[in-house]
Order: sequence, then C-alpha cells, then structure tokens
Amino acid sequence: MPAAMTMPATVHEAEAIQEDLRTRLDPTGPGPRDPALVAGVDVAYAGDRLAAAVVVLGGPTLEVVEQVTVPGRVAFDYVPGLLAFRELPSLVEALERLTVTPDLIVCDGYGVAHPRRFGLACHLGVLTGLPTVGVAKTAFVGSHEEPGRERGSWSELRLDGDVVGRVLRTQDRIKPVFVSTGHAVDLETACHNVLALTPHHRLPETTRAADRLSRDALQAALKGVGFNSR
DNA sequence: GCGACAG
DNA sequence: ATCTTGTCGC
Repeated sequence: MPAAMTMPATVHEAEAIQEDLRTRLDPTGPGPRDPALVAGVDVAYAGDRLAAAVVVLGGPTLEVVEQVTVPGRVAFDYVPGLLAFRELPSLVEALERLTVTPDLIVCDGYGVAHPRRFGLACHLGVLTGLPTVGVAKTAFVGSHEEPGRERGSWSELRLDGDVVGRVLRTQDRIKPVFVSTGHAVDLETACHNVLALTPHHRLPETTRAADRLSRDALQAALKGVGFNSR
C-alpha cells in the first residue's frame, strides 16, 4: 500500500523531494487516541550493511502482534535533515510486508520539528498514509525550557516562534524525550500515546522492541543466517 | 566565516 | 548509527 521510496542522488535532489512530499502532509488530524495496533520502526547499521525492523504491538498490553525485518545496504549517507533517505527504503519495504495495518507508527527521530519542517516521521506518514509520530532521544532543532521532573511533565519545543513539538518527561527524574508529530495526528494525542507506550522505560516499548529486533536481524544477516543475506 | 547537527 | 568493560542500582 505505501508508495515507493524515491532515492535522490544528491542532497539538493533530496531536499527537492522533501519539499514536494511536504505538500501532502496532514500535520493536524486528531489521530488515534488509544490505537489498537502501534508499530515501532528502527534500523541498525554495520558499515554499509543494515537491517530494518518493524514491530507491531497490540492494545494496552503491548504484546507483540507481528514483526518483520529487511536486510539491505546503505543507499544514502547520513546528512542532518535528510535522515529519512537513509532509513526509509528498507523500512517502507518492511511495512509493506506486514499482514496487519498499524493504527499508528512511532519513529526514532523527528517529525515537523525539523529544519524544513519535514523529518523522518513526516516522510513515513506521507508515504504510508498512516498516522506517525516522532520520538527523538536528543535535541536537533528548536529551543525549550526544562520540563518538570515528574513523568508526564512537558515543555514546548519551538522553532522560529512556532510550537513544533514537546520535550516530554516519560519517567520521573529521567532525561526527557522530544516528541513531534509526523502525519495525521495532533501533538496532544501524540504525547498521550507516547506516555501510554512508556509504562516502565524512558523510550516507547515500540522503539525498544524495534531497536532490539533490528540489531538481532543485522547480526543474523552478517552471519549469513536466512536467505536474504545479500 | 564558524560551529551545530535526529540516527 | 557505531566503536566498547565494568559497574552502580532497582
């Protein structure tokens, strides 16, 4: 169902594609309040080898419903602001192989809190047509105040006078995460869902599960396990 | 011009 | 992202 990922050959070309995709973004849609199926996505690397992973968790229990991994090669070097072109080709492929359709996708990185207001989560949302949110571990763009020290506390992340996300504390006294909307969800709903996904840890269970799976899949691919070890 | 810069 | 041991703490 997702549209194919277009691979640019240059940074300038990538920015042009980004600008085009941005016209299809829905930065407001309410989005799912308590999604039945939430997907986590991540990619692990080793030189030019990589492994993308998607893990779908279900309901309030956060049980694993389905998981898919896709081995591959790096096709676009990392450039701040263009992370999507490095991670998405394999991730879109993995999402296409899912037999269930997630109600929400949680990405590792930013959504509209981006230099050109179109980060990884936005790309994935527009490409799949599904609601997406970005949850990043470190600062990238924007300025903010330190949020309160209890879980649930947050402060605005602003860029050029606009609120582009929230710095959200997911655990008491623990370093907060940076939440920004990707596609078809509003910031309030995004944060509500992130809190529902962080009952015991700083990062969403979806992110933790996808991170582990991508690393395992990468190791398996490097050892030549399975059939897709090209 | 110089430094910063998701993962 | 990745390179990397032990160690402090729940």
